[in-house]
Amino acid sequence: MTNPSDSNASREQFGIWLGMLARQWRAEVDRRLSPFILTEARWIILFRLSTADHDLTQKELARVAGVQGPTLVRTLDWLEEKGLIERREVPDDRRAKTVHLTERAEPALRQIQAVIQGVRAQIFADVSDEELEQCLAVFKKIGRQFDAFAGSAEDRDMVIVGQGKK
Amino acid sequence: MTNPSDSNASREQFGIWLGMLARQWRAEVDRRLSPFILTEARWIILFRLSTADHDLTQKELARVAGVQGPTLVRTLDWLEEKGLIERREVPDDRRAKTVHLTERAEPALRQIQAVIQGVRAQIFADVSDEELEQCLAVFKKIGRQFDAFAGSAEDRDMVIVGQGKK
DNA sequence: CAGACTTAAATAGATAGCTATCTATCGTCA
DNA sequence: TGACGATAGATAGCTATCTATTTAAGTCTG
Repeated sequence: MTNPSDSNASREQFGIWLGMLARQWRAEVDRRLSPFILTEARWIILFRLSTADHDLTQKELARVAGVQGPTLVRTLDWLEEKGLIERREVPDDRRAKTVHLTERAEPALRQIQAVIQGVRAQIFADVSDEELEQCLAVFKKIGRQFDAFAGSAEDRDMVIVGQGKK
Repeated sequence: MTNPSDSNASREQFGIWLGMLARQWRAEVDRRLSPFILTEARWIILFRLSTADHDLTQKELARVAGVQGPTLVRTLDWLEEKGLIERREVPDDRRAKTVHLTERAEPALRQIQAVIQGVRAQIFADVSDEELEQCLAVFKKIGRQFDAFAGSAEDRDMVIVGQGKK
């Protein structure tokens, strides 16, 4: 009931809200994309490709899309099968492949943009630009902390390995 | 480059950020919970049970946890198998079951609270209480919109069914 | 009160994410 | 230059989620 306990409540709820909203968001987008055979996960990849300022390797694409390599591989397999993207070998490095939108993907992307726009219009109905900016600023701060974890995770592992080794 | 386009960019990014953060959050919690065999999804159920003000049926629990029925069923199956919860039949309605924490669950819950607290402390390091409150306020506005969707989805279906029917 | 909706939980099958591991290639340095 | 560690992508298998459907029980109505 006191103020400090309220702020604790906010902290307690935050992660749970994050998960709930993300799931509801995905569900709504998926529902509206269903006529296009696409899902949110697949659309995000196309979107990232369409807004990239240079050819992306799978590794780079995974990073900007915020997923792990194996997750991307499966999504790309599907998109490639449907003829929406293609993988090209990189001459300098035969391990790597760059990913490219096909011509077929372009019109689909435009249609889909409009659908997603529709979701956003309804979802953000009560939210001002300013509130959204503030929220996004918090997201970015939190994102940086997670990145810091990722960076230090290796160190932590090393320590454990160091201790564990005979 | 102009301000309006910046705000569009915020709107474009929001959903993607939401998904990324939710996944990173879950991954970090799961990593720290791994010594306890629990995962975030399972912990959330225990947490909701521990903070409920009355006995919850599966349907009610699914609602407050923000997941669909079938998702909850599988989580409950696991938790029940591990002896952390039990399902009890409701005398008045033989279709329904209420869900209860067992004694075994209580100490585990306390330990886990501390772990989750640790995640929060690091993740929110750069975020003030006020920022967090604002963010949560936006979450709730957005959540209401999704609820409105869910409510109107039935109507929408009815309309479609109505049109489709001979 | 009998049949027709409705509702609670369970089941089936799909998608998307993860970690761990494998294979092929690249780079480095003894 | 040849062996070893690092890197890019692919594969396998697990968890969590969803929608659609099934089963059983409750409710309503002619």
